[in-house]
Amino acid sequence: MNVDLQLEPKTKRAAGAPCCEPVVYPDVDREKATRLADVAKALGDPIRLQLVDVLRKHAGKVCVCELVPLFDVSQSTLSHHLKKLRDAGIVDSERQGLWAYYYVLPGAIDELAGWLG
Amino acid sequence: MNVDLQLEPKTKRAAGAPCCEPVVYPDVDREKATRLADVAKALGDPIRLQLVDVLRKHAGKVCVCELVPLFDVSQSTLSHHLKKLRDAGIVDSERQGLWAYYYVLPGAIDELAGWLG
DNA sequence: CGTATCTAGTGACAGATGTCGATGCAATCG
DNA sequence: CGATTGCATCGACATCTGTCACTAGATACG
Repeated sequence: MNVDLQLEPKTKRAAGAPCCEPVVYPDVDREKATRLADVAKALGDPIRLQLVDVLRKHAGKVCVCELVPLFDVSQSTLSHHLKKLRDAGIVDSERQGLWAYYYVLPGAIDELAGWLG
Repeated sequence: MNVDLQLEPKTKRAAGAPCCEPVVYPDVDREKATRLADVAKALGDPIRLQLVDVLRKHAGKVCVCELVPLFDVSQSTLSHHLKKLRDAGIVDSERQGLWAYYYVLPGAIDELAGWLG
């Protein structure tokens, strides 16, 4: 999708004034950008964002059976959202008998928070 | 897509152990979640995330003609990404003659950073 | 005035996403 | 064992998204 950023002097330019000083340097490379964007994308849905909010505020492990009634979507849809969050490394789950408990893995969120900071 | 969260006691439960303490309270309502998710979604693409990174680090207004050569996508694609960022309230632009200069509006990002904080 | 340049917008298209109902599967209960 | 419960997965479907080539507008140059 993309490459590492590098500054390349423009060749075409109107004869008159220069458009701007050509000093634009990035310091987030493609890999880090992809990682951060994946986390941001996972948070880019109101339901998933509220899920993470609930899990963070609870500061423990929350049963899926507690989460489902909080949202106006089907159980399968919620499970799909939880899987997205798992795939992004934002949460993880643990089964205990018949129930599944979800909790936040702070690492992924912290990196994004650090960049936004 | 969603509603305000409210705790609703579950009715079905296996006869045995309760699944968990029914105290899950959210404190991000639907509106705020939607707002935060929109910003996160806008950052959920590596190119857009790097664009914001460059604009933030530059701490000024950057010409589009400087941004285009930094990425391996066509000019129209980059313009599309910039529009997404504008629509999300993350950046704004200003024309000066033939050129367009983009800059970051810190508000939207700050709210997300605050929530992640 | 005619031409070149920069940026935004359009249309098209393949692939991803959010949603649901139905199904599968493991574990628990009776 | 058979029935039930909680969660994940599957298939389907409409919508959204990222990308490109092309075009349109505006501005500057000669």
